[in-house]
Amino acid sequence: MTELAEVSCLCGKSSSCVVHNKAVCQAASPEAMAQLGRISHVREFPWGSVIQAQAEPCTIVGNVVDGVVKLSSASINGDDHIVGLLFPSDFFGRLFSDESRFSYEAATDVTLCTMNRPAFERFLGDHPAVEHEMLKAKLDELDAVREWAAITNGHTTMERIATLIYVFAKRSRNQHLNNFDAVHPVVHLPLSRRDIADYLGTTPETLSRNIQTLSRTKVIRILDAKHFELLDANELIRQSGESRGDLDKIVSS
Amino acid sequence: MTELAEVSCLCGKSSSCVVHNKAVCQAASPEAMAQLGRISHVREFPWGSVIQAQAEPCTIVGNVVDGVVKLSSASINGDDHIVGLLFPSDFFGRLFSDESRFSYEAATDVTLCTMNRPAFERFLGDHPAVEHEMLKAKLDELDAVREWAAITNGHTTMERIATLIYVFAKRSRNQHLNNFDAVHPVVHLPLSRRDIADYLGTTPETLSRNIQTLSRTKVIRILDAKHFELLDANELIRQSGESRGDLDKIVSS
DNA sequence: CGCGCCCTTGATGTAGATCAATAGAAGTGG
DNA sequence: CCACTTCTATTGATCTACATCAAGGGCGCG
Repeated sequence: MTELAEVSCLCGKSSSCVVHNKAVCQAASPEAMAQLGRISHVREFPWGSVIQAQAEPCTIVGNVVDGVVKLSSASINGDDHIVGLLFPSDFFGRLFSDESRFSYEAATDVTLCTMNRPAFERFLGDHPAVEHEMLKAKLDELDAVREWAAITNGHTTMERIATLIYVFAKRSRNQHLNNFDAVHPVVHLPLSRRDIADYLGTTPETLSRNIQTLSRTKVIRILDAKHFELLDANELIRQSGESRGDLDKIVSS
Repeated sequence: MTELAEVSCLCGKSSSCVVHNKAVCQAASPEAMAQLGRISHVREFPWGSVIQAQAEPCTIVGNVVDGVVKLSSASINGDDHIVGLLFPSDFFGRLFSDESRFSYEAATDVTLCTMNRPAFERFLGDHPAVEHEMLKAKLDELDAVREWAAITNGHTTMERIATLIYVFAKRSRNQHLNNFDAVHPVVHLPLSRRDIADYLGTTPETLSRNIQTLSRTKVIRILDAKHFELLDANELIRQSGESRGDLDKIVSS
């Protein structure tokens, strides 16, 4: 499943720490990292498994090492919607709350670095500098979520799809699976059409039609359902209805 | 403009502190409150004025004392969308960032308790307990924003409108303008139709039609464009497509 | 080989946007 | 205080993007 030779986590367990938790690693001293090492465990979750159910007591937090975790909310009438996607290096779990308002599910096979929530909360209490970084990370996340909300609200389906493909393209680059700046970078969509459609507030059918349109207009070339070659990045950006700068802000959530 | 005899703010300037900032007041010691008092100022902003422009250096933070502040994002093609509303006791401003990704505008005449951002950041650095409360508040806010995103995404316009009216009804109660539990509480919508429509991702026309439908079906009675009598709260909740519990979570953002 | 699961493509229906007009409300100046 | 402009809210008529319903088609897996 994983393209990484070694998994790693915010605890610094792996000597070649490919995945850092941005929030935590910046501020943690060597001793602090060692302490984290003692309370954290790397765990694998197969596709579709529930990491944390909605409205259940939440006991674990941590960060994504590999794969994609979807954050979703089920309303009373049964229809649930994806409200967020977590990629490697993203923090997951709900700190300082006994129950999670959302469910965390493995959208692909995932590798997580998990920690006992109360233990990590105690750790934060002992290390205000780390808690400070956590606050900054959450403020950035808040901006990114609002930015995304603005996109899903006011834009057409095509604009949303173009935006998401751009985000995936950049994410792929971050994971060094290919070079975004290459002539024709390959974009990998790790999720099912249903999940993507759900995240975008549309249907698999409309999503499919729009992807085919992008293919017909030579913006992308479809390799298979989950891999596209990005032929015309500028046109993709134009289709998204956002400036490149704004798009990049969403990625660096 | 204000129904409150005395304005007050997180600094505790007013002896009868009606409005507290939930995040800050909980954890601040008396000395800390005094220190806040020294760096904060109550300021009034007329309707429509820009408190903090998008992409401008952000210098002030604080909390809303009276009125409603809208948080909006303008995209490249000119259409801007409201991504959040701030009510009395809500914190505004972007901490730990030199520029704001959103603009803060007075949606009504507003009274704010403002502070110099760097000064408040220094204050937080000196008082980890307060910063801890700020983190918890932001985590709650993150959940609320995601919850709202799920609503605007997957639900019909009527469901969104019913949800928002419910939120305003509860907010009104919080401000003691009326009693939500009264037989027929009066709901006050302080915003223009355009702003509400924008926040809900719809148009003033459809908003108006749906409000008239709610009136025809005796869920509300329209007093004037900005004041409704809530005749059937249960039906309103049913129309929202959410459980009452979920709705209440949105309000206590 | 055949069953089941996604993805795609087609045909049809509809919620809500858009266009257009009117009616109030609120402010402005004489 | 009354014309006059201006802005917002409502109502009506039409149009369209997208959901929904309904088949196929490709691919993996037992």
